[in-house]
Amino acid sequence: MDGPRCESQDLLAWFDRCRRDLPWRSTSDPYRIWVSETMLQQTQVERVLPYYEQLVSTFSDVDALARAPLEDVLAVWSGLGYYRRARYLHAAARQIVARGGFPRTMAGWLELPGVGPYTAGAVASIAFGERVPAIDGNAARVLSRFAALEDSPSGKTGRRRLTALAESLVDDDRPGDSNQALMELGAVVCRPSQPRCHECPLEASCKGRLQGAAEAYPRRKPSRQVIEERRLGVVVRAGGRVLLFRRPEGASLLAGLWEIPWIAWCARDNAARELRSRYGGNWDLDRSCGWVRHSITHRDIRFEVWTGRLTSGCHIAENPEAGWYTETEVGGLAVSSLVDKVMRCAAD
DNA sequence: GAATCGTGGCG
DNA sequence: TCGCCAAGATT
Repeated sequence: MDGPRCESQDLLAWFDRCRRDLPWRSTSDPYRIWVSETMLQQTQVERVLPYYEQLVSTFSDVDALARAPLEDVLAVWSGLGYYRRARYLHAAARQIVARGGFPRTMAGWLELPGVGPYTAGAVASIAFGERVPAIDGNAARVLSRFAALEDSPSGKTGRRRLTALAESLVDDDRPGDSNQALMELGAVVCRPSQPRCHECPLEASCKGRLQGAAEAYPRRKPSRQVIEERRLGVVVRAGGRVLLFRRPEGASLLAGLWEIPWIAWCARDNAARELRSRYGGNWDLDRSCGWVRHSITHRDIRFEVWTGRLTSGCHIAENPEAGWYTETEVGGLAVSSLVDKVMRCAAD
């Protein structure tokens, strides 16, 4: 006896035996499952865990989340990355409350902001038992290796073939578990590098394995070149507080988050003028503070941090986007981890 | 379809 | 150090 049904049962049996005990697996609450799936977008389980606990304990249900100010949600999200997810989560919570409850189908979930094919399929199958696939990076890798798919999962053809294969494997009685089994297998056994094929319930029929080249899948396309940017940042202290500015809500990058003042490195010779044009106020910098003190590399941004204070008579605090915070308060704000790094570094 | 959005871990 | 990657969605 062979075929998709048999493999699907092998997979489920393996999942029942080996599944990790995760907080969102011990609940049937759609709210918690939705929150976890949103946080898990492009983010590994281990990193999500503390943020998940913090969010669901701060906002115990969708009503609490919908009532909360966006700023509070961003503060909880602070450090997790992809902050757009927090905004969409918050907006979707308000839509859910407005429509009187959670959607019960994948199609319904797809109408919510921040919910794409994966998240919609995951929530619909796990929380509501709908027989739809949920294809994340793990599932895509497992299936690509299993069927030795030659098309890249990001392409149209590859996506279509993956979806067809995943649909054929969704268990009629336990759709949520069979989806999670595929993802779990990819995370724990069918890993990106050095897959543990000898522990895999699908080993015997895996085409990639039979070719002796499981790691060659999924096929991927060449990546782009990274260009490094260099910036001059300023940590301004006064009376035990540090000056931060909030980025515009419409910014494409880190929108609405707090950051230290900075300018392009090439404009450092006119630092005071550049800072004035960007943030307003008076930026006559105290000469006694010296020049560059620290250097931090973060992704493709190199930050040269200049620590100091402003001369008296500056009017920066009149800028509505400006705020003075103590070092400990910064930790509770919606800041990126870059700011976190800079503050720690500049505190030495 | 390609680029973009954060961050941390890994070999 | 560097490239890749990790439970994707949006424009």
